[in-house]
Amino acid sequence: MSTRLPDLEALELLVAVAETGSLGQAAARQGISQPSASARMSTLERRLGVRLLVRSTSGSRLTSAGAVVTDWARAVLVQANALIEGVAALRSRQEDRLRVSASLTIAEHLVPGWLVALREAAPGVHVELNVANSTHVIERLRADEADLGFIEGRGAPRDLHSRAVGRDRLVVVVVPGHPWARKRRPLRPVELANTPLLVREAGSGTRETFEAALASYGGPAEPALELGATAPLRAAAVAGTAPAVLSALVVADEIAAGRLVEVPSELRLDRVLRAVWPRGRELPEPALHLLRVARS
Amino acid sequence: MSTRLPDLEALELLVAVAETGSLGQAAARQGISQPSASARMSTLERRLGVRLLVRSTSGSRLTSAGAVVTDWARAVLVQANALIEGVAALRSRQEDRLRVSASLTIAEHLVPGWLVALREAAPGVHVELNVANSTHVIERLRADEADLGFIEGRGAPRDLHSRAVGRDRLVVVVVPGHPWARKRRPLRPVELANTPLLVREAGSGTRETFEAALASYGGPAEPALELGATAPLRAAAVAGTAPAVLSALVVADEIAAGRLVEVPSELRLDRVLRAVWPRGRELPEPALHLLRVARS
DNA sequence: TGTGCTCATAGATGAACCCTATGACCTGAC
DNA sequence: GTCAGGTCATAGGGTTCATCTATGAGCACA
Repeated sequence: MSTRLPDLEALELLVAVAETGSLGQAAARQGISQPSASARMSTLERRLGVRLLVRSTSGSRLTSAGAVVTDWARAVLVQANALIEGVAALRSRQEDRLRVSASLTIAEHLVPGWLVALREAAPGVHVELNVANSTHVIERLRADEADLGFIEGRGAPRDLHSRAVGRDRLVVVVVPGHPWARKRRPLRPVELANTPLLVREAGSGTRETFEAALASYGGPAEPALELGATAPLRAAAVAGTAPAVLSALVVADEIAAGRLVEVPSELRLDRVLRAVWPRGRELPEPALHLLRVARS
Repeated sequence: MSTRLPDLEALELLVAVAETGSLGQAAARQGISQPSASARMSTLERRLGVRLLVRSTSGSRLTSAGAVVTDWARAVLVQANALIEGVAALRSRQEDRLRVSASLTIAEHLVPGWLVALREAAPGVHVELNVANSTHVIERLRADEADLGFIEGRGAPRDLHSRAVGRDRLVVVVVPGHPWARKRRPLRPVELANTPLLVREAGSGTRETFEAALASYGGPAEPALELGATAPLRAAAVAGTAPAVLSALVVADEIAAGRLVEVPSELRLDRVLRAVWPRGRELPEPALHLLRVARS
């Protein structure tokens, strides 16, 4: 096992071979020569230790293992393309651009997918993405530093148009060894309000939703730890520092892997994801495209 | 833009830097030298065109853009690891192995995730994965060529134990231009029964569920096209050949991207995903682990 | 003022990749 | 039956690229 991870271009080539049925045509599509494609596929098969193709003089077809691997490769490439599109939006400093400001949770988990879809639907639109928390997103819209914003939370300020584009659910998570992991009945709001928790920083939509929900129960306790990014927060939760309150999107993997357990709670912590934009201005054409993609 | 796609190892390194806070420590974790790590990160930044790290003499921290990119990178690596685990299972021909046979839909979309979780929960278990349609999975169990099977469909034969591990939903999809895409009221079963469709081959769980649901309406019409793999079927659907009946798992991306439209239907096409194993034999220890992971 | 961590640079070695050219093989048409 | 056009594999040559070790510079903390 020389290299553990496969090459993304090799995976892309594999998909191309699957779709064209020929190494040569796949090579042409990828802009490389036919012998290169042949060699690439051979080394991919050697590295994976699995025969992927049945080569013949009338073309190449997938083995049954190859068909499955190709589908897994597609899944990897979907994520990779989302990353590419997202990065392009972070980099873009163009003239005919759509300036988007999105809260962290939305930027991380939803925007890349929208951008991939947007490239199909409206290839001419160039998005410039800024990542901020919900409070800053609103400030940027007011200061005309963004054309369209995406925030989490229950409502939007009066001076902004808003439109729901989805929902998200906050969940309480603990490590499997925590007492709450074995609770039979849902967590009562008072218990939650009296426990130091891992939470996002003030000003974030996640934090606001959480505080609003606990307001009538005496508000949340002093946080055990307060962070401006989700990844270290999630890491702290996995380490067992304290129970954490996070978007279900963020911890889905950890829950699936058994590293975290969701604690049922009586508290309704749903929240609406909203597109927002200034009330005065007309929403520009590219923004309408993105909005349509996001709402679908 | 020399190469369009980033290097997976560079993404892994980025995640390591984010978690260790130091290029040198990240390099050590990846088993490369510190200068190599430094160079890798520089080229990654140059290729993406985005500044990811703030380097200082006391370590390296992520920029705000870097934090977002790191999360996207994690998503890519999750899929890549699923592919790695899946491939390892396809390759494995070991002694202390757990022989799993899964139907195509389950193998493609669920098994890799289970394997990743299983490696965390029970690192000693080696899985050997065979992909077949539901009928063949049952045959393999009876012939003692598999220890544990996963199939779709309403029921399992009497001589097999079975246990639900999830649900799946079959959906009818068409291209956006198709008349059904603009239907106001749900599709009636008779309409479906009289239309040539794109379907999986006989013997697959998808096909059986579909035929059983339409049995009382005169059965399905002659298929427009019948294929043993989902990818070309999906491609045919996107090309507008005919309406297709596929697992929601399979077409989620295409629907999100607007290339396919789900047609509401009166027909209930839900189905249960089941683990199955021979009734006579005791389920071996590794199989119990996998079953637990799959059920969570 | 050291000690120890951080990261960057320099120079050399080596492996990996790609391309062009060519050959062998099958399929289908005439 | 034979020839054209497609398939894929191999060989050889060149270049690029990434890696390593060794070293230097800067900051933190004792």
